Amino acid sequence: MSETTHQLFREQTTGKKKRERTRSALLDSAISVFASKGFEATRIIDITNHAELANGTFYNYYQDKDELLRDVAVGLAVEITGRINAEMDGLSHGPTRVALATARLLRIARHEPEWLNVLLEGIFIVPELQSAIVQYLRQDLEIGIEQGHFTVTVNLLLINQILALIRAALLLDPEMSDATVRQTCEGVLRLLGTTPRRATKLVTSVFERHLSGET
Amino acid sequence: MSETTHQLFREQTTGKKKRERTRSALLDSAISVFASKGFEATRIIDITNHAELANGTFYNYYQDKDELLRDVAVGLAVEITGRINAEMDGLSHGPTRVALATARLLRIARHEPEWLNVLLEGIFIVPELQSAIVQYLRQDLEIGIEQGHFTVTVNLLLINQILALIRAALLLDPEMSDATVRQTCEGVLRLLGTTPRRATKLVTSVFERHLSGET
DNA sequence: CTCATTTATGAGGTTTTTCTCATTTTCATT
DNA sequence: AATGAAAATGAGAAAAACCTCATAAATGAG
Repeated sequence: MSETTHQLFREQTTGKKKRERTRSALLDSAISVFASKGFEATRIIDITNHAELANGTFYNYYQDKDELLRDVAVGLAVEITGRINAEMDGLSHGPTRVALATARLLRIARHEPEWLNVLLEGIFIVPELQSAIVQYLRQDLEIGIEQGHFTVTVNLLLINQILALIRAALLLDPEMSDATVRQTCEGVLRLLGTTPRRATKLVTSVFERHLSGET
Repeated sequence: MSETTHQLFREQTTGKKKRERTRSALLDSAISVFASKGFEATRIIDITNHAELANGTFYNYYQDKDELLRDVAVGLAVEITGRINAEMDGLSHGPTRVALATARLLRIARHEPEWLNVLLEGIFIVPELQSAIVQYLRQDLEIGIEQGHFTVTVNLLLINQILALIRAALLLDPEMSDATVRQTCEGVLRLLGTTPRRATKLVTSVFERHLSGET
């Protein structure tokens, strides 16, 4: 095993039966390896090595890489949307919700650089995940539209454009500097029809009110 | 070989020596196969089969897939930028240039769905190509900024955001309907700081003036 | 048309990755 | 501690992909 980061799944299963603990080890290792080599280039043995298991052990749990990716991506989606939701409680202003959700997502990527990477790969390979994310995003967009703040019709292309901006940020600056986070949030708002001036103001206020006490 | 589309490289080498013709066959086949299976998943034999050549023939021309991708992507970049440039002659209004270039690019993708796909994969694997595209885009952005039409600072993230919107369009609607092209052009302009209203007007006028007589 | 040169071929050797399963080890219950 | 069940192991068979090279075919200059 190399340097240990997250342990997302391990944490959820300490104390549980061995079967669950080993499965978690595979899931956590898969995140690391998928993120560093990419899903396609990953070999089963890369994952089992990372988890300090024999290659044969993999087949006690999954048929193939795809099955594992599904589990990983769904787990990440649950964790990440859970965290973001927790922060958005009570916010009713559409644009603020969108800006905050975007910023929070990217901030999570700063601390757990591997997660977003793998989640985004998963979105395009695991169909069920795609539709879950779409629904999730759509909600906040509708709120902003009802309030007259967004000039846009919600369709699949729009959702993908937003995801594409997030992906671009991750690709170009995996460290996820504040500058990158801000530019991405503003980009998303602009795409939705917010004027540049308002977008800048909004993002600044979101940073001050909701994201000041963080690394 | 499956159904024949483009023949971009073949066309450029009919009459030339056999070596060039075979190389072109490999390049054209590579486009088809890369586009349909993705670069990573493509096997050498997929390409030689498509070109109706023996697998050994590949190694008379290239060391590996990467070398082939470089040739393919550079060739596509030359062809595509050449076509777009030809249409932009004399246009001095920055936003119009950006909108037209975007629309033209996507229209090319409509007729040759494989090209943009492979070009975009190439951009992230062939470094020389990346910098070429960046320079190319940067020019038009600077024009628009000097004219006071864009509210934006040109950096690498911005360039990648624009590319990301184009990729999103290709991913979601490879047929590249007019609706998709328009929404993408408007998205790019919004990202650059054009107001939604102006973006819509601009794109409409570009469609009328420059893109009316096409399929 | 001839023939030296260039190019194409594909069988098979090599390497890489997958996947199985008989055996060993660990677990957790009594 | 004993014991049966559950899990892990890793050697090696099987499959997939790569790449070489001796031979065959095609080319095109004269």
